[in-house]
Amino acid sequence: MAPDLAERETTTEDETALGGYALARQVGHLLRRAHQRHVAIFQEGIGAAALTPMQWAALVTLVRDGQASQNQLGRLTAMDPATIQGVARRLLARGLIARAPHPADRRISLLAATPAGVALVKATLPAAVAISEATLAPLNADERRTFLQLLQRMAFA
Amino acid sequence: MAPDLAERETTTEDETALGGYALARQVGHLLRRAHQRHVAIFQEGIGAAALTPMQWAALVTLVRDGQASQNQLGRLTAMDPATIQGVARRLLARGLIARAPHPADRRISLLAATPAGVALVKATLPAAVAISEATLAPLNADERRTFLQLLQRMAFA
DNA sequence: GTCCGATCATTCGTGTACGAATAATCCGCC
DNA sequence: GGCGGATTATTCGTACACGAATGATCGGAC
Repeated sequence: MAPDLAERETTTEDETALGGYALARQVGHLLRRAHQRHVAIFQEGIGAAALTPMQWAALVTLVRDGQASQNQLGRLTAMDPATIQGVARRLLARGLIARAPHPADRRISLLAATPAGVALVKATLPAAVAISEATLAPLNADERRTFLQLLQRMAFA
Repeated sequence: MAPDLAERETTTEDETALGGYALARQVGHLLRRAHQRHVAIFQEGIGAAALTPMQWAALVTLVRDGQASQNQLGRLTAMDPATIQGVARRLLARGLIARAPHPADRRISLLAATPAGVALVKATLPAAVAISEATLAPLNADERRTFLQLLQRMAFA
C-alpha cells in the first residue's frame, strides 16, 4: 500500500496558504470525531437491546419522568419535533413505549414507557454505564472531571 | 407556560431507580449537544458560502492536498465511502470540485478543487476561524488549551 | 363569546451517517 | 498468466437532524 504518496499527493496549495488553519485541530472536527467514536462504542456496547443512542435517551427519560408529551420529550433530550417523531414511532413499534390521550388537551398525546420498556432500561443500565466509562477510557480520573466540566459548558452555553 | 408541572409530571420511577444515572451528565449526551451547538454556530457563521461542515471539511482538505481519490478524501475527513459520495456529488454539482481519471488506476477518479472552490475557501477562511472561536467562546484561553488537548485524545483514541 | 398568537404533532425536503451488498479493477503470489 | 484477496465507487436501507410549512387545538385579551 503506497505509504505516503497515497495520502499526500500533488500539493497545489500549501498549508501556509490556509494561514495555519488545520482541519484536524478545529473544535468542530474534534467534537464530531469524538462523538463518532462514542456512537461506535455505544452500538458495540448496547448489544442485544439494539437501541440507538437517541432511542436510549428518550426511553430512559420516560422511565425517569413517568410520562411526557412528544415535544416535551424532545426538549428533554435535545431533539427536534421532527426528529423525536421518528424516534418515538420506532419505540412505539417495538412496544417499549405507549401513547395515551391527554385528559385536558386534545393536541397532546402522552408518552410513557411500557413494562417492557422499563424492564429493558433496567436490564440495559449497566451497559449504558459501561459505555460512558469506555468512552472516557482515554482519560484518567482527574482529566475526566476536568473534561466533563468544560464539555458541559461547551454544550449548554 | 405552566412552569414545573409541564416539564416534570407524574414520576413513576424515581431517579434513584436508575442508580444515579443521569442522562444530562453522560459524555455521549454532552458530546452530542456540544456538537449540535457547534453546527448551529457553523450554519450561522458560514453565511453566503452556504456550505455544511462536511462540505467545508472536504473542500478545505482538497485545497490543502491538491487532489485525492474519493475514498481517500473520506478517510482524510473521517467520512464513510457512502457519506463522502453524497458530499462529493453536491460539491461537484456546485462546480467547487472536479473529477479527473487516474492515469494508472481505472477504479479511481481524482477529485480536486476548481478555481471557484479555491476562491471560496480563501474567501471563507476568516469565517471558519471565527466559527471555531465562537464555538470555544464559553472557555478562556487556558481552558481552551486544556479542553482541546483532552478532546483530541477523546477523538483519536 | 370571539379572535389571535402560541403550541402540538405531522409531513416534506435536504443532508449527514453507516452497515451491507455489488461490480469493476488492481495486485501479489504461485 | 491466471487466481484470490484487496480496493474503488456506487447503491440500498435505516436512522438521525433540522428548517419550513401545515392543520388542529388551546388560551388569553378584548
